[in-house]
Order: sequence, then C-alpha cells, then structure tokens
Amino acid sequence: MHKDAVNNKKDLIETDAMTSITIDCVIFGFQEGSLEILLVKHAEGISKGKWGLPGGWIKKKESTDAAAYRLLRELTGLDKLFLEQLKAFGDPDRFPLDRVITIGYYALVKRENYRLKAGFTASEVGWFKMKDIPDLIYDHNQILNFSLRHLRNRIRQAPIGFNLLPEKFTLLELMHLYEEILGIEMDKPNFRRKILKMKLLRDLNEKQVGVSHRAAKLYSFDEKIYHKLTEKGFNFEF
Amino acid sequence: MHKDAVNNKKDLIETDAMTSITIDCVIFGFQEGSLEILLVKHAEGISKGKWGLPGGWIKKKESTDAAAYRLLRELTGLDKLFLEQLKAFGDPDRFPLDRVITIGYYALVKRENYRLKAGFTASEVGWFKMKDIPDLIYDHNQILNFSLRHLRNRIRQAPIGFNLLPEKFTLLELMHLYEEILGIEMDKPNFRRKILKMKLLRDLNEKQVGVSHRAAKLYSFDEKIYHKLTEKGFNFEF
DNA sequence: AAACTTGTAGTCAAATAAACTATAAGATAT
DNA sequence: ATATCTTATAGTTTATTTGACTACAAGTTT
Repeated sequence: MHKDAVNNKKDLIETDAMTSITIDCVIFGFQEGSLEILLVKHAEGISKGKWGLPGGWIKKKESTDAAAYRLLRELTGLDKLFLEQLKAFGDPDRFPLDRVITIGYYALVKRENYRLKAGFTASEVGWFKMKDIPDLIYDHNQILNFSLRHLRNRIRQAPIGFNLLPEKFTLLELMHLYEEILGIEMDKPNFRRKILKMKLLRDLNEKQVGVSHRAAKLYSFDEKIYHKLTEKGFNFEF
Repeated sequence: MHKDAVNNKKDLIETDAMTSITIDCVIFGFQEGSLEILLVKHAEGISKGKWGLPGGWIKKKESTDAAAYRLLRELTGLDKLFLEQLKAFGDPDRFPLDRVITIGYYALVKRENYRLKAGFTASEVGWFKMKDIPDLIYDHNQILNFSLRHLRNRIRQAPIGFNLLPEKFTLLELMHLYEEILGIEMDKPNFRRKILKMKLLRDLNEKQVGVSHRAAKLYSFDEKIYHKLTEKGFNFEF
C-alpha cells in the first residue's frame, strides 16, 4: 500500500493500521564496488511518478520493528536481513496532506540473495548509486542522508558491513566496501593486518576461482566468533 | 498533562495534540560526582503513585523536536539545554490502555542552572542516581537503559559531556564525569595529557576558590573552538 | 613546620599506526 | 618458455600513542 492512500483513511481503518505514523526504509546494497539504495516509484496519488523510499503503515497489533520486517519481506521477499531503526522524523509539514510522523529504518542486504517480489515490475523498483539519487518525495532525501551518516558511524563501531557482502569474500573486497562507504582510501597491507588481528574472520581455506590474476583467499564472517569476542570485552573500531 | 489522560481523548483533540504518539525524555544531570536522572511521579490514572520519565503529547503543528523542548521547558524552566532524539519505542503493548508509540529523547542539563518550575512540588519531581532508579511505568526502564547505553557511546564520539558540567570546571571534574558515565577508572596525568592535546578547552587563567587543597585551574568548553576543529576533520574519541 | 591532599609535569616501555618496500603466485602476452 | 602484468601477501621502518609510573609543586590542615 502506498502512503498516498492517506487521503482515504477508511482504507487504513479497514486494514487495522495506525494513522498518522508510518515506516520508511533505506535499503543498502553493495554491487560491483558501489553502494546502492533501493527506491520505489509511486504509481498514484499526489507524488505520482516520483521515486521514494519503500515504506508503509504500522498495524495496530504489530511492533514497529515487526512492521519494518514485514514491509521488507513484502517488497524483497527476504526474510533474514539486517535491519535497525534510525530515528523518528517528525517535522509537522514533512507530509503535505496530513500530519504524519515516520519512523526511519535502514537495512543491509546481500545482493546475491535479493530477488524482486512478484507484483513489482522493474519499472517500479530500482537500485540507485548514491551519486544518482534523484529528488525524492517528502523528506526522503533527508532520511537517506541521515541513514548514510548513521551507517558511516555504525560501520566503524560494529561489524555490520558483512551484511552487504556475499557469504564468502576476499580481504580486498571487504576493504573496498569500507572505502566505498566511508569515502576514503585505505592501504592494503595495513588493512589486512588490522582486520586479521581482530580475529573475526573465518579462514575458509578456499580461493577465488575464475579470476585472471593470483586468486585471493576467501573468508567468511562468523557471528558466533564475534559474540564470543564481545562477551569478553571486544572492541571493533577501525 | 499526564499521559494517563489518554483515557480521555477528547482532551487531546481539544488541545490539538496527536493521539497514539507521545514523547518521553530522559534528563541527565551530574551532581557531586554522580550521574542522576529526573523522574516525575504520576498523580492520577492507572499508574498513580509510580515514577516515570517526564513526557507528553505532540501538538499537531509542532515538530517532535519542538515538542520535546516545550515539555522540558514546562518542566524545568530551562530553555537552552542539550537535547537529542534517541529513537521511537513501538512495542504494541508497551502502553496498556491503547496503542501508543513514544519517541524517546535525552537531555543533558547543567544542574547549576536548573530550577524546578512552579506547579511541580518536590514530591512530584526528583533526581535519582542510576543505582536508585525504581520500577518505572510502562517501558520507561527500557527507555532509560537504552539512553544510558546511547550516552556512553555518544560521549566517546562527541564532546557532549560538557553539557553536564558548570561553565567553569577543572580537569579532574571532567575526568570524574567520564569515569562516572563510562563506569571506569582513569589515570589523572594521562587524562590531562589527552584532553589538553585535543585543544578544545579554553584555559580561563582562573583557579578554584574555597577549596581546602591546592586550587586547580579552571577551564571552559568552547563550542566555537570545537566547530573550527571539526571543519578541518577533527576527531574526538577517548 | 610537618603532614596531608590534590594538582601538574615528566619518564619510559610497550603497543599501534602509517607509509612504504619487497616478494609470491598466478594469469596473459610475446 | 620467457617475460610481463596484476593482484596477493609478507615484512620493515619510523613516528605516534598508550598505559603505568614517579616525582615534585602548591596549597591546607594540624
């Protein structure tokens, strides 16, 4: 359901959703070295034809987190993905038709797993690189900018970046992810040393195949290792 | 207005406030080496006699930030204080009578400036040390715990701790603030060296008066200095 | 004047970070 | 088959930062 449906509150009451509060979600993906965002094109209502963040209403008997997971499942078909709340966005005129506060979320998805859900055609959903983000509906550009700042902070403090990579990755791919998100250049040898010393990567004893140069070792991030380390006072930090 | 007034929604409509969404605020103060929280005792409704975080409703034409500032002004009489949003708390049954989502805020106040606003008697408002926090209404203990974790993170990344201290303070007072909030012990000479190297403190060329030992130098935190430093890529961090 | 308390300066070894060099392990081209 | 290219990985070196201390200074209190 699109938020433009707010001009028909009867719909909401019938679906047992809350009025005047919504959820909007910034979905990050990482492909070919670029950080990308999933946007949807609004098909009806006052913002017809404009791109915006995927979002929707919260059901009366559903937590905000559950609502965000549900919306993402409906949109991407993905069940397990990284999802966290950003904050509430509550400018009185952020939404033109009525007073609606939205709770921003951000998600990190492994593009390898991602499939567009039936019901959304290619013309309605698309991945955009950060530099190609168009003018979005309402305050969605503001929410997007906030989410990027938040992601940059968060990725330095907790190993959440792995949610954007395939299960198996090389150290250089991981470094490129950090470089892209943080917008900085890093030194290969120093990065290797630092990340390996943290001991959160599982060495898979496998190598890349089909690359036209020396194949790099593959690693995976193991949540269990991370939790074992955090228990005895572990600090990520880059 | 107390949130218990939710059982009389007519009140809300008459005051032009939003239903089903509130604001709750964790107000931190620092006194005699202890971190303290301001709580209010609910005088009526189902949670009569229990302590909770100060909070209230959001007016239809008011941003959530403005609502939080207004509530704090009504409660403490303070206009200028440090205030930031935490996040929205949206469990479907966090509030027993109805579905109400609350937006959590936290504030840092200089206790020297603080005066209780007329209309609140001492029996209705009080400062509590962290270890003396009673069982609070609704999910307020959860909000409070979240705010403390958030404060601990935030204070390491940005110089917000100064909002809890008087204008003029000694290095040892500042160190004790960090020790109290982070729950750790620090080394005096090392702390001095580190904080002074950041060059965010203005040396006032004044000394403490009326202390029964060698008087320490007084410093103040200058927002302008901080902003000048951040512009050319400055990093706080402890 | 001695003892005490807190402030401030300085030392030193260990750990870390940053910049860089060198070599290894393949793939591709000549 | 050899040279060349690309990326992976190992190691070096120097400067900087941290953490644990020691020492002394400047006042108060006894």
